[in-house]
Amino acid sequence: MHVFLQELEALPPFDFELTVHNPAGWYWHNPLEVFSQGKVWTALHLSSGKLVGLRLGFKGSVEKPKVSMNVYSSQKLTNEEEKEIIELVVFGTGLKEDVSKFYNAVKNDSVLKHVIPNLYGMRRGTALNTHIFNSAILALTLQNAPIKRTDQMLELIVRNYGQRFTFDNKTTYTWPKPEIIMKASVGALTQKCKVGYRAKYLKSIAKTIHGGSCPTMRGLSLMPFEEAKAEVMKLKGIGEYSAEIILPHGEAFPIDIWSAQIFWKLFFPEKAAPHSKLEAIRRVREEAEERWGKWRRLSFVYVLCSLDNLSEKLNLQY
DNA sequence: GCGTCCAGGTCTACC
DNA sequence: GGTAGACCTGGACGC
Repeated sequence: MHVFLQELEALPPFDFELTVHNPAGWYWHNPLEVFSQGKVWTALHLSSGKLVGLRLGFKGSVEKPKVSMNVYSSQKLTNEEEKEIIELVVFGTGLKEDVSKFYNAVKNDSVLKHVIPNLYGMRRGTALNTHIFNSAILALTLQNAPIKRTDQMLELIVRNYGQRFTFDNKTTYTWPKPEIIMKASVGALTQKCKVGYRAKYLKSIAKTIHGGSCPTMRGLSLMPFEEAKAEVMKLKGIGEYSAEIILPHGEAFPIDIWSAQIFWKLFFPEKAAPHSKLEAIRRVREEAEERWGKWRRLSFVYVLCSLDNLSEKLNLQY
């Protein structure tokens, strides 16, 4: 096993554990990654197809943060592959995001002032994506399902179609490659992963991405938000909510019926929610855009990682 | 037990 | 262009 070591500096403030293992319990890169004693182990395929395992840990402090990275692979990595891994990890952990600008922009916000102190230094944390397939799988499994169902589908997809990899005495899995899902039958996906009608969307998106007709995550991140959203919504099974789950842009605000209820109570505590759930989503979207502008994705993550805290401070029932 | 309902959306047929 | 209705699955609920 070849091991490549790298130390990465982060822009302070940076809290590693909150970023890769946040209070809401969301995974960082992959639902079957391992988190233990302040370190995270996960696996992925590089754009060359090579399989690598990652172990990330933290050094220093929130104000002088450094991330230590060990990369494990059965074949020696090229300089280009090492560079790709560093870029993915820097992007996926938000090491170079200046979160102090966010804190300054929202310092007087009536909601966020209650949540930032407990999450100081947390980044959004995103999957290590070259293509958008991993995020598209997440978006599809979030649709029309309570969280337990989503967890069930995600775990079955990764366990059945991802690649198992043991390194550094830990066993984990990669996300499935698009070509693996593309070649699986609808029947097999439905039976093994219990994804129901989502199977045909998974296959369709896998085929589009494998065929190269969908922009990469980097390509999308360079587009204006609305343009990138329209591009992703061309995929079968991807509507506005799912597109905003997938996109890396700060303006994304992936609100659904459940989270709209939470944000309605935070934004309009004195007003009854409209009868129409879609109308509530529309009003919450407008309010978030006006309040938080380009910081609404980070605000969204901070709020949903603080529901217990907000419930106490704002007498929020959810 | 067993049947019914419905949920962290999206597509499609129909008007 | 607007909008019901259908769609997998499994947990919650009533009986």
